[in-house]
Amino acid sequence: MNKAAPQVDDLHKLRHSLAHALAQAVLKLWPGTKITIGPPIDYGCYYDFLFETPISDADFPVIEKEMRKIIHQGQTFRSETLKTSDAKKFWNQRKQPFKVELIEDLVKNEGVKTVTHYANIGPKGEETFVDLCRGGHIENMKDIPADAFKITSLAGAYWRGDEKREQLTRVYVAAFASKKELDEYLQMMEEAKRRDHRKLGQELDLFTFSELVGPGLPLWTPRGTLLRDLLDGYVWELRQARGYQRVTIPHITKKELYETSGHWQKFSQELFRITTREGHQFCMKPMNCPHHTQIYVSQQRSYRDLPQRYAETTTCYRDEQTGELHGLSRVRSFTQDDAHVFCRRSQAAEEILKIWEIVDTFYATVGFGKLRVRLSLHDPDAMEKYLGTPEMWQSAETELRKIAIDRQADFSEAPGEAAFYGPKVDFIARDSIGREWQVATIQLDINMPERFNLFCINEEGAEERIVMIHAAIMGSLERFLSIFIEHHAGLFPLWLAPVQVALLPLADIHEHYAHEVETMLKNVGLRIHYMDHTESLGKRIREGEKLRIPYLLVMGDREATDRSVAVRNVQTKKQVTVPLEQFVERTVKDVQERKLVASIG
RNA sequence: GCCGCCGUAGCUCAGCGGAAGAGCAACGCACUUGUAAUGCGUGGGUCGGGAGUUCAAUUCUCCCCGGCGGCUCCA
Repeated sequence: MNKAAPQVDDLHKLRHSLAHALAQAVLKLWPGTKITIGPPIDYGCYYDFLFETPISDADFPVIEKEMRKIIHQGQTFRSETLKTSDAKKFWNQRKQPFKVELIEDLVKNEGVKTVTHYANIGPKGEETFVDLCRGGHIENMKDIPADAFKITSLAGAYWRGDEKREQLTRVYVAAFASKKELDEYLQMMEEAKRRDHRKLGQELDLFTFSELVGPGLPLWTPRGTLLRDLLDGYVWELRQARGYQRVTIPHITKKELYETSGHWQKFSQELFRITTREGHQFCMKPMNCPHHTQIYVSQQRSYRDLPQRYAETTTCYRDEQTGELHGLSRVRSFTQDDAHVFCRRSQAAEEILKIWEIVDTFYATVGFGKLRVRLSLHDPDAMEKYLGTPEMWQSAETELRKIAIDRQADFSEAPGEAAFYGPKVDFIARDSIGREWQVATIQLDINMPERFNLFCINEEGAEERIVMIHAAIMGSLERFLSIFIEHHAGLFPLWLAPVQVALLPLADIHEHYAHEVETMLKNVGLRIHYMDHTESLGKRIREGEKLRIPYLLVMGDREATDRSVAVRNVQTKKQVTVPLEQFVERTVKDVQERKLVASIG
């Protein structure tokens, strides 16, 4: 008698119900625990507790066992509506202050008179657990597949997300409609772990961290730097074709620059400060736009000189809290492929479209599918977070929306996601295991030009206020590379691979031919790793695979005789023997054309 | 920054009050190899740093540094 698997919309109910089971189990095991809230999430649910004494991973099996008991008992839900005063009394008696606070807030913010509670009913009709809850449960705990959930982790979480309030312990549970889906999810997590850029960065010798240098300060090895330079070179190629010019700025500035821009007031916490020996306040640059404005204002600009398009790949520094740091995704020194276009308002749309083109071309070439587009707008209810007037925002946002519509982009709008100086077009990439990452951004800035008094002299000889467009293609190279490394699991497209071809002569009598091949490949600009014959072929193949070298060329008697190479393609795992000339020709072509997959084998 | 966990050889990890270990890597020797680990040998560690408890600390306690999972934050 197969029970029908829960429907997709039921999954939410299932997870929510499971959170009740979790809380009930925890209270049974540790009766003094204070309970708070437990919502469903993308892959399961969590519940936040304040424990009397800390629990650990070792307690997971005990809790899970208790939860299964609740499921097997087939506990049901019964709702009760209580007057808020009675509800408060109830929770006060049970010494559950967080619940009391939740009710008080409901009264204050929503003016409710009554609140709904759900009780779990055990096999003998007894109440096993009561929670303040809006509802949305399954009928019977039995409907939860007892083998399709797993407590995955513990984490700290602030009560109501407020860092000044109590720190609670969050228990995460992965939960699905079937064991198969749970297993798939756990497998996906394993896969994410396998391709973790921090692990691959070390294995592929791309970057490192040093305790002496400090947290969040990545050091790039020769191979990693090569990868960065190749990607950045490509972005520059796309920009150069569209009239950009490179500029260079110092990495520190007087604080007055950021007082003018507004960054000092808004982000002073995150600035690395420097006091000169004469007592002047400087800081490391956390972004580049204010510096670039000073290049613009260094001359009086005629409308004929516009747009001025400045590009610079340069490192910025932000004093992030240590707990926020994560591999390359969140660092204290990061390199932006930054660009600022200074143009007339009437030129903005065309410039934005050109950048959009660069973004599309770049991401398609480096192996991402179509990007999702998000219009990040201001939050009209929180104007204090932004510079400028509501009218300025309205007009800039209307402009961006029009561009997106004209371009027939499939976009969504996100109020409250704007930068403090203007709305943005954000691009979101989906990686090969389904995760989404915000990558490129185009921002229409109507505020910095006001603050820095940026203008051009127009046809009438009058000063005309200009606008500024901020654009980053990779954004932060560090963050981009973390996504890129994980997306490709270290198997980079041939043109980006730090080492493109490994040479494996079978025995010493093949060295002569192998060196000849080496010289030939080097002469056409390919990056080579020579693996001499002293190790076994099997071992060298293994090494080459681990380093994700796209082509492994084996050369023995057969190849030396007919001047060919035995090619092992690391992406496809296939082997073919091709004439040397043909290998060189096709490989050079693949690199020039920035092919995603090496075409031989 | 906060909560929880962790830090032992270049890497992955065992040991956890009583003379620091394994596998891989490195180095040496032999092997001359046909598509993911040839064999033998050698070197390598103030057990993250400091203080305390103890006859004795890699092991227990505290402080600091660093990492991991979250929270908060993210121009």
